[in-house]
Amino acid sequence: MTDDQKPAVRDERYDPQQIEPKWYKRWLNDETLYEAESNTAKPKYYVLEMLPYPSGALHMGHVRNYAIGDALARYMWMNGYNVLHPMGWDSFGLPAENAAIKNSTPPRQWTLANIANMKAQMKRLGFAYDWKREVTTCLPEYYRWNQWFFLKFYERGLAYRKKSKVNWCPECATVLANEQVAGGFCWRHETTPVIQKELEQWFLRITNYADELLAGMEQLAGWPEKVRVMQRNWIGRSQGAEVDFKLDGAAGPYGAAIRVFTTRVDTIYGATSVQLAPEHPLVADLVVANPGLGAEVAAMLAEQKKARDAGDLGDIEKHGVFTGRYAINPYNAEKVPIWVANYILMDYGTGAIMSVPAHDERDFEFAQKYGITIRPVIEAAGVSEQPALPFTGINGRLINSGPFNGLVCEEAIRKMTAHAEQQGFGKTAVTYRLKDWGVSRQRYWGTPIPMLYCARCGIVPVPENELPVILPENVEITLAGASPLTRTPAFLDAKCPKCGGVARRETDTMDTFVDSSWYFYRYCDARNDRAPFDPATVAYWFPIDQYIGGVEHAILHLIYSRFWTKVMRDMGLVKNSEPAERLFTQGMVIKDGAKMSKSLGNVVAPDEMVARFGADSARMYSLFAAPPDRELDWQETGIEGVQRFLSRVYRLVVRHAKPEQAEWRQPVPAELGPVARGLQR
RNA sequence: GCCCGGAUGGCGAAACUGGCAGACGCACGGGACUUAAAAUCCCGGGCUCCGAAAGGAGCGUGACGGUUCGACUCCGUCUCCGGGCACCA
Repeated sequence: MTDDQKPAVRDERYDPQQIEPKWYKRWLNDETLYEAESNTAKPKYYVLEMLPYPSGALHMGHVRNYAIGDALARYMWMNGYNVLHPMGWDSFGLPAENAAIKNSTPPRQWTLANIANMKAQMKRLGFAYDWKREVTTCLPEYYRWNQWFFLKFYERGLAYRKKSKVNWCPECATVLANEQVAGGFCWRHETTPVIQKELEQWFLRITNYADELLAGMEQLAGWPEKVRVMQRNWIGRSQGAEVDFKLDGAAGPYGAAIRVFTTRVDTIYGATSVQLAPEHPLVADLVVANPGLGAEVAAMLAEQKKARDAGDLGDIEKHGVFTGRYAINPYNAEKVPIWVANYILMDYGTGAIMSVPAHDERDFEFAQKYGITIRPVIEAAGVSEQPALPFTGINGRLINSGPFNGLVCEEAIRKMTAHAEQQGFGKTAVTYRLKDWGVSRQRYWGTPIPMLYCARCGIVPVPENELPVILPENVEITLAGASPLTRTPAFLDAKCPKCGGVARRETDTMDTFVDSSWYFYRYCDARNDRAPFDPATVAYWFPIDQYIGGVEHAILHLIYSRFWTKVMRDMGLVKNSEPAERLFTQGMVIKDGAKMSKSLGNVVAPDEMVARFGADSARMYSLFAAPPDRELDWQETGIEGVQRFLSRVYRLVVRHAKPEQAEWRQPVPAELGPVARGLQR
């Protein structure tokens, strides 16, 4: 080989640091590069990644998420689709307030600086977003529509106030997020126990849609089965019966009966006690009559709270206390003792159960511990030997159950429920584990809830034409005390739109899950200042063809989003009943077996990866290192292989771009095998 | 505790319906080419033991048990890891 036939080695070397700066300039400056088209005959494709919280800098989990979406978006473009691939910022939330205190930087300034930084990082990585549709939830242009939706929900009876508990640190005199409670104590005052305080709060009636949310899970074939299962379980529909057990002796102010919910009314002849949640309203009355109970009940509540915050509720042992009172089983007039037990939940069912130890695991454990009678009332069917108690199966026949003896369980449930209805002491009932969505937050950095309190007119919504209710900028953010909004007269003082009198503005702000429940609609028409979006435009793009995000959002974000979509459909704003046709949940990026986090000090910064290996290597590695739906345990060894692969691709292209310099030659079709010929198209 | 996942070589994994476990790739080792390196090409490899070699034997998919002619796959019990549990987002 002579010298001039030799390949030009220098030109063949793949050096991302030589190539990428040129393109980075273009990615940085031209925001129209990846614009979706508006008038086109092409079929549409909406690919969406979950929008990030602007915490300061991208982490590898973001890179993984966006690399998946970016690859798909580019693939669909190349296949001739009109692709919508937008990005935005879930930019309200607690960290901005914490940062404000720590760095004396206003939340807005801190947040916007983080956004600028992370946006530059995204551009440096070459992600193909339509930046003209960027959505920033902390700006009034966006959050005014949160307020507008809130008013619409209120009009439709879907927003209401009720008392609800919050974590309260007496030292800070402030409400704490669950995250700010550590082992039952305030994260700043490690010796101050957190208490539960009741506040009036705003709720959205997601439970109105429980059945539809459940039914939707059967239809969405494009969602991972595990997410559908998790959502189904979260909604937790149970069909059963409510039965009233009369209080033996004088009736207290609560009334004469304890209403229990059960899915197994067929086992009611085996009920040997009634168990109340510690928060059950009747408990307070019983404590008055029997002051010895008070300390026990208070201890139970504290223990429950503590275990819950520590994240190991399993460590609390089931225990309870006999109240000294009895209730009467309406089926057989038997007197059964009333207990208060730490494992009964006030916000599920009626907050009271009938305890049937022979046929329920938890009741069995409890009865054994306290020596409560265990009386079998169901005999397993189709077995030669009766199984050990507790027998929880439904395939059996009733025994020890008076007139219902001999019935199979399913039939007994029907007949016994009908009997209760005839006699007026019970009825069929459906309960859900799903609770209404508490959206009130006693925080500054969120969307102000557009409501007023007038001494004369009561609760009055802010008129639509007065939106947005602007979050004031110059406030002092402190660790202790109530929200700064309660100390800002310019915000607080308002005029009642009904009577013109003095009114006080609501100081609660909205849960940030509100922001992320409908942001993907706003991308379709992001600059609309007359409506959240134009319905026709949304009708073109929706549903989202592919939604991509972390599995940690499998329940809350996705169920709230689905709820919001259904309400919007009922308002006539959208035609679709579900936001996303297909969902992909990528696995977490972990390092050394743990989630990457600042506190563990095992964070790998994408910037460093890009500097060392180039954006393409960093992106390709995060796609290649593990199947996308699995966890990715970050190891640096793999990225070298990716870089070598890219070098080979690069060389191939360079050589064919300069065939006269290459020792390679143009392929001759006749010499190629069928696979290689296929590649030529 | 409850709900949802996961565990297979040095690493990422594959085996889709119960039929040769470890495809494919990464990293690595040996060789060819080169003055040398990079690149490229060829070869190698689950573990242990026997054998100079060709080759052979045993063990092996988190643990224990079961079903089956046959189990990574099905059933039961359990361990460990990750996610969620409604005010982190």
